[in-house]
Amino acid sequence: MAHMGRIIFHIDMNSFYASVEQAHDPSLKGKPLAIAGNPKERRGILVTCSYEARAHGIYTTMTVHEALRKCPELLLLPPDFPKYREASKKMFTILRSYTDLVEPVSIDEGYMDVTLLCQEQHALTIAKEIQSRILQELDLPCSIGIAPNKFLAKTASDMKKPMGITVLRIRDVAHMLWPREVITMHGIGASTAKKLNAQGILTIGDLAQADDYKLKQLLGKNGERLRARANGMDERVVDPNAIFDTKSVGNSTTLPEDIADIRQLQKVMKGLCKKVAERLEAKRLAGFTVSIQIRDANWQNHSRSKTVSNAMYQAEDILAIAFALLERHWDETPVRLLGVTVSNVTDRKEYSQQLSIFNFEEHSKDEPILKVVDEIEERFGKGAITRGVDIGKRPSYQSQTSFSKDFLDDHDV
DNA sequence: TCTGGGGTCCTAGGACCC
DNA sequence: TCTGGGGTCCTAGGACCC
Repeated sequence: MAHMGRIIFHIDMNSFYASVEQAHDPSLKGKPLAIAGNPKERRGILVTCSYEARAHGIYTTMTVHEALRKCPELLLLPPDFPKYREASKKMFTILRSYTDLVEPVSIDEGYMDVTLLCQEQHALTIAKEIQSRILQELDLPCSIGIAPNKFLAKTASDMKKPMGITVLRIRDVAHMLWPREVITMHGIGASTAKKLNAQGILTIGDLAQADDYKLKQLLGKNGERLRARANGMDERVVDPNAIFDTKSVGNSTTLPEDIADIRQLQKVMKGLCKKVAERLEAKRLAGFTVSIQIRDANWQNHSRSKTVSNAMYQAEDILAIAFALLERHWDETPVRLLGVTVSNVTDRKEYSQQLSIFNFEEHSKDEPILKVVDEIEERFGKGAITRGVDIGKRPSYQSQTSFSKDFLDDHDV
């Protein structure tokens, strides 16, 4: 019951990647350290940096180049995601030892609903124990926000870093939140802040008291929501299963240099599709929509997508659509970034089960097989059968050849 | 501030159906 | 016959977050 007076924790790991590296290699402790996509590339940016680095004026999203200029002794490491995932798992295991109501939000943060636990123990006592266990057992620092809802908990965990614990109650909202500028609020970025400021809405307090109709005109649905948040209201529940329903799987890359050669772009595209297919495979997912992203030399973003009638998960299938989209829509301006995303995803097991409804044995001899064929095509698209749709086992057809020109034309890619 | 890569959610217009 | 409204899906783009 969302409205019943909950106690929510937001656990936020402090400069997570850098802290994990320091925990693994204590010689890195106390030193300015940053994690950068590819330290050697000029285009690389810092993904995370240690607090020692921050003391030198280094911050996340800064370019490697700029960071080294500011702090020549800065240590740079490439990200080691398997290592971070491992640490993340252990961290969440600690959280789940308190309650099942744990919702991971990303690799390094999550919510807990500790309402029930707090009938036995003080929230602050639990938070302190969690924080010290994560530090003792994993050698990792974190901050914890304690509040009656997700928004306030998230805001609270941000207030004291590193190793802070902050309680934010409804009655604190007016004096702790309202004086702050709107841009500091979660959910408000540069664009929304600009719009609000233009209307004379400068602080979170201004937003909290702004006219509902005016906000709706300005920001749509989001306006109402932001106003509610500014008043400390947020009904979202902690959902432990949220991470299981993935909406899309994508892969993109900024090219070493802007590319205007279709051959080279296709080569890159192939790699991206393979990666996407691998990740779909790992998650046992398939998707109905393929989109490509193109960022040109002027930082203009473009996307094109195509939805087809049977879910795909193999690199070849994704590639066929991605190629067609690229061919049809690319205007030959040099490309800076190329991306491929499969969305509209569905669990592949469920999908196979749905398909296995069509059990040919069950159809009696006098029922024409063609009728069954029609049924399948109606549900999964023309050509579903000849192309070998997934009926619990992998399609038997081989790549490229199965995507005739006809298929692409049929589907108006 | 010359900027990476992973995502999510929202919006607005058009197509299509009833 | 030139006239309605609602619902859903698809597409492209924007905003935001870590």
